[in-house]
Amino acid sequence: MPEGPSIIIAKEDIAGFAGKKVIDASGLAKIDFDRLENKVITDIRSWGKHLLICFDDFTIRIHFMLFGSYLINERKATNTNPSLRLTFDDSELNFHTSSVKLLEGDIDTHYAWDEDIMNDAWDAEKAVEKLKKVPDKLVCDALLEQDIFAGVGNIIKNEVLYRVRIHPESKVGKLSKAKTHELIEEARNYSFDFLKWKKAGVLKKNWLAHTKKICKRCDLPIIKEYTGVKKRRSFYCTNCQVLHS
DNA sequence: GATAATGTTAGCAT
DNA sequence: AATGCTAACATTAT
Repeated sequence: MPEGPSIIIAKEDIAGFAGKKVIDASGLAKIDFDRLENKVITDIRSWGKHLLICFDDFTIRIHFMLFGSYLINERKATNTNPSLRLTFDDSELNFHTSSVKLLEGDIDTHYAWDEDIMNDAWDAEKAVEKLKKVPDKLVCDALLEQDIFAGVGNIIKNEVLYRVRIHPESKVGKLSKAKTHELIEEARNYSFDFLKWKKAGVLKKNWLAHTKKICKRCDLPIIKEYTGVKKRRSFYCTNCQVLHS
């Protein structure tokens, strides 16, 4: 579930619930469920990896973490309790293994939409400026910063770095201006390929680096290593990807 | 059946 | 006080 493009799919899947009134709300999440009852959903939105169910004066923020899932008019066969269940007069929404929070007031005060890699308002220049402030940060960590690239996750990270031929342990400040722009451009571009391929059920088939053993470009082994302060899996080719240090 | 994985944060230690 | 690291959480495919 977790990366930005998957959240777009979730948003589209539940878009039809806008306008519906919550009859009952329950679940394992530690929120005030009473608050939701008899409230009408005004909008379904997203920011990065956050799925947002908006009401007049507050918003439910759902984060799927690593294992989250949602079911529409369906319940888990395992009979496990959802983090959140929203009941409507003719339908039901179940969110499992999710972090659920209520955000008070106008949702625009909580999010800068131009930080979301999937949003029409995405502002590449803003990302450039933020990267300038962290020259010593490794590229593999920078791409995962939700403050800079909201929605980018580990798969996107690996595929983007492979595509633009940058070694994950390169320092942000060592990239040329052109290379920095290329990186940012591709972060967004691949995210939309991810969306397209996930919808078509061919996401994994199109991976070039992530979980791969052999580089498709040069036939040499793909290195698997936990990199950066975030210590997330990186898959890269030392022959094709340049270390800027 | 053990292991690792698309992620984040609370809480503890320094 | 601010910063940094680890443990914790929870599910599923391999």
